[in-house]
Amino acid sequence: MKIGELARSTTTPIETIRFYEREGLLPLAARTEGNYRIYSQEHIERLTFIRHCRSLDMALDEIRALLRFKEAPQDNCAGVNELLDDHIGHVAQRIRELRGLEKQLKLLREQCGEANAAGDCGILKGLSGEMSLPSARVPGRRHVHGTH
Amino acid sequence: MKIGELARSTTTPIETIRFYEREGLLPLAARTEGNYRIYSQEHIERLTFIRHCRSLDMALDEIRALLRFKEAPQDNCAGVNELLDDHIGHVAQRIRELRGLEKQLKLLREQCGEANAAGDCGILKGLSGEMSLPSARVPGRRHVHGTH
DNA sequence: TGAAAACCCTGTAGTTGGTTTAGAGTCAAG
DNA sequence: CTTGACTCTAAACCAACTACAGGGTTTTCA
Repeated sequence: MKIGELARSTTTPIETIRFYEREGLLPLAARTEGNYRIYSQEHIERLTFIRHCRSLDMALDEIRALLRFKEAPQDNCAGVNELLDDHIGHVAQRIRELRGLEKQLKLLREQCGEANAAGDCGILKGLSGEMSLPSARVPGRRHVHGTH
Repeated sequence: MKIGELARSTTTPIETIRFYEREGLLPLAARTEGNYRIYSQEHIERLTFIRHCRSLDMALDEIRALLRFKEAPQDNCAGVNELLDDHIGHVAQRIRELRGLEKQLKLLREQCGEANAAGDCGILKGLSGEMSLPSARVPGRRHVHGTH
């Protein structure tokens, strides 16, 4: 099958497939005479695996690690468990952070019930630091992303 | 004061200050003879505002909008309220998504209690789609980021 | 006085996981 | 034989920084 069919049967954009190939997540595909990539059932399976992992918000590096385990089926899978536990930890951590954020945002929102002149807006005042909001971290490097 | 002091007094990396200047969040600073940027109390306040917003995970575009409100203190602040409500909505949405993710990851984790040969690992099987995990979306463009 | 240390400058590239665009080639149908 | 659908590569773009490289300036202190 050609790339379009692989794309349809895994609901993956074509460009993303080529991107995964560049990233080494998918092996280099064989080519037709006209230089079109050709794929087999195995590619569908591998791509399905990758997409499933991505839908669980795993990083490409984590997926690469899992693919290595898949390729060495005789090895012990303890590393898989560990990777997953770590990932669950990151997600849980990000949830805690976002809940803290949500709380602060709602607190801030209460500072301006109705529309005022901006000069009197409690929200803008709060953000200026005139109001003492509970401490909020400035984001550092984090595993689970921000809000945008 | 020079950039280092501004950085210290707002706990912002120097490069980030220069980045904000390039992005138009901070006005172009005056310069000394030796071409060093010089800042005043107003810059501290503006940067504090920006950092406070960022600590609440607002996008730079959202911050730009809020800064415009600050600069027009006679205008009505309804837009500020709306922006904040939207942002709170995004954060809440992301929390819901991450909770769904967490649930699925824990379900997946249960598929492999103890270390096995990778070929028999329930986690890898689950990710291959041999197991029916409840549907998980593949991430699209989202306002609040992923886990990495 | 002079030299080292600390500070600052610009400009560029890298990060993540793709998406978008440009410009061109290939293939099947009518 | 031409149109349209499909595919190709390479490069730029997104957010919000971070990290150099390769300089110049200022301060310190012996």
